[in-house]
Amino acid sequence: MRDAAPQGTYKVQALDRAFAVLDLLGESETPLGLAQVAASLQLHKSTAHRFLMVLERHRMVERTTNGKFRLGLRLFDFGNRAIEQYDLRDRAQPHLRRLVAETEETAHLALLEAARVIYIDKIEPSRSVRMITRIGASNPVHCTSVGKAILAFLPPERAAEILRRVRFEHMTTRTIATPEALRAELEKTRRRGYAVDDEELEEGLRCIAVPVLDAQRLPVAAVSVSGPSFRVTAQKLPAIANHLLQCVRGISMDMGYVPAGRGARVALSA
Amino acid sequence: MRDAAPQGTYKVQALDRAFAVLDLLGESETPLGLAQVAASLQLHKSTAHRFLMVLERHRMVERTTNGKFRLGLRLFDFGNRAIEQYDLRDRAQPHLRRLVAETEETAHLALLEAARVIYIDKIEPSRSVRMITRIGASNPVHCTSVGKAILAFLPPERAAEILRRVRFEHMTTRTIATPEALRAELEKTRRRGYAVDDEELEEGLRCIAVPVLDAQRLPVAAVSVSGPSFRVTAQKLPAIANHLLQCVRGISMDMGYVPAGRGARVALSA
DNA sequence: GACGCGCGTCCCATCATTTGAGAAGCTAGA
DNA sequence: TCTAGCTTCTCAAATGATGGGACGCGCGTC
Repeated sequence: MRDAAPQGTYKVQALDRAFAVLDLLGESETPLGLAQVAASLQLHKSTAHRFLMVLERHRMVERTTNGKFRLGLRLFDFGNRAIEQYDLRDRAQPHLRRLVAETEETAHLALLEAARVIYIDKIEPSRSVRMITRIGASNPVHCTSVGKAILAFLPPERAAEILRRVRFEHMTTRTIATPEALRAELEKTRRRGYAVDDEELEEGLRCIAVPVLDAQRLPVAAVSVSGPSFRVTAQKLPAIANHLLQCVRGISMDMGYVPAGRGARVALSA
Repeated sequence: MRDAAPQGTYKVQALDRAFAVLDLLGESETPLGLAQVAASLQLHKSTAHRFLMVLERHRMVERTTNGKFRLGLRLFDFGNRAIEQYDLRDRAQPHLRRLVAETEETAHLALLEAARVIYIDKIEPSRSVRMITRIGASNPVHCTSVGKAILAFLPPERAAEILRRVRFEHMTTRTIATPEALRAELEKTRRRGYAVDDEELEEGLRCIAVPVLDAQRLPVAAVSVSGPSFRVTAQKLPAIANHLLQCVRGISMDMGYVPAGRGARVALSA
C-alpha cells in the first residue's frame, strides 16, 4: 500500500497497527473477518482481535451481522468535523450547483494536500454518466486540472516545494511527465487564468479548473468542471471558464474573502 | 465528554489516548497547541507530543501555519469510505434533491446507530434558513422523526432492544419522556405510515419521516423533511408524506431492493 | 453422527514498548 | 537581554502490550 512504511522518528506501534487495520478495512470492498485481518497484516490473531475490539468500542469499526468487520460510522463523524473546520464545502455547494446547472457537467471542489489533490465535494448533473471519482479520494497534482489550477497561483516558493515532491506517475499517453513540461503548463495556466486537463488523468475525460482565492489572493481550493471530451470540446473551454470564474468569485464572496486589491484580477479571460 | 469512560474488557491504552486526542480536536472550535492538548487530557507533554507527531504522520491531524493542531483530511477520506460501504448516500441524493424541490424544505437522510440516529446527508432548498444540523452528527432516537420512522418498522425484538437503551433526554417541552409514550407513538407511526416530530427536538421545528426499506422490508435508513412549524403545518403533513413515500420508493428501487411481496405496502396513506 | 477444520474468544507470563522526568531549544514580548 | 511559555528530544524504568496457546463453537465431510 502507499503508506506501508511507518518511517519517522516518533513511533507508537499500536497506532501504526490500528491505522493499518482501518486502512485494510477501508481498501477492502467487503467486510473482513478477524482471521483475514490478522493474516493480511501479519498480526497474531489475539492481537488483531484486541485491536478490533477496541476499535469497535470506539465505533471506528463495526461488525456486520455475520461477525465480519468494516469501517464504523464514527469515522464519518470525524471526517465531517475535519472538513467542517474548513467550512468551505458548505459555503461552496450552492455555487457549485449553479455551475452544474449552467454547464450540465460534473463539478468538483478540491483541496491541495501534500502533492495530491483531495476532492471534498462533487456535484453531478441530473442526467449524466456516473463519474468514478469519490469524495474524499485523491489524485496526483500533475495530472488534474484542479491540481494545476492551485499550483499555478501559489507563491513560487511553495509551488516549487510541491513540485519537488511530485512523482509524475503516468496515467494516460498525455500525462505530463517532466517538471519542465509541468512548469510550462503552469505558466500557460497563469496567463489564461484557468487550468485544463486534456485526457491527462483518464482517456476521454477533459476537465477545466479555476482556483478559489482567499483574502490574501492565495489559492485555498479549486473548482473544476469535467466531462467527456466530445462534449467538453476545446471551443467550449472559454465559455465554461467564464462560468467557473463567476462561481469561484461567488464562493470567495461567501467566505468573506474581501479582495485585497481593487477588482478581481484572477484572470483576464473573456 | 460522552465517552470518556473506556470501560470494556479489551484495552489498548495508546488507542484510547489517540482517540481522545482526536475527539478533543474534533470538539474544539479552533486548532489547539500541544500544551493545551496535554493539559486537557492530563497527558505528559512529551506523551502528547509523540501522539500528535504520529497522528500527523498518518495525516489524522495536521498543523496550522502557527503550529497548532487540528483534525487531518485523512479522516475525511476514511469517513467517506465508511459510508461508501453503505453506498446508500450516493444513490439517495438525486431522490432527496427532487424531494427538496417538491417540498421546498430541508431533507435529511439518516441511519440508526445504537440508540441514536446519525445524519448521513442533508439537502437544503436554495433559499432557506441554514439549519443547524451537521452531516455526521447524531441525535437520540426518541425525539427525531427519522428515529421514530426506523424504530416503528423494525422487528419488535430489535426495536425493544433499542428502546431499552434510550435515555429519554429532555429537549423541549414536547419531547417524549417515557417508554410507554414512545411505544404508543411508534404504534401511531406504523398505522399512519410516517413519523412526525412535532417540536420534540427543537422549538419551532417540525419534521416528518419515512423509513427506507430493503429487500427484506427492513428499515435501513430514513428520509425526513424538516421545516419551521409555521410552514410545515399539520394540514400539509399528508401531502409531504406522499412526496416522502415516493422518494423512498425511488431510493429502494435504485438500491436494487426488490419488494418481497407484491406492491409497496409501506403505508397506505394518501 | 463423529471428526476435522477454521474461526473467534480468552488467559496469562514475558518482555518489548511506551512512558514521563527533565534538559535543551525556540520565540516572543517586556 | 532576560523571562515565560511553548515545543522538541533523550533515556532509563516499568507499565502495558504481546502472542503462545487453550477452549469452544459451527460447519462441511466422511
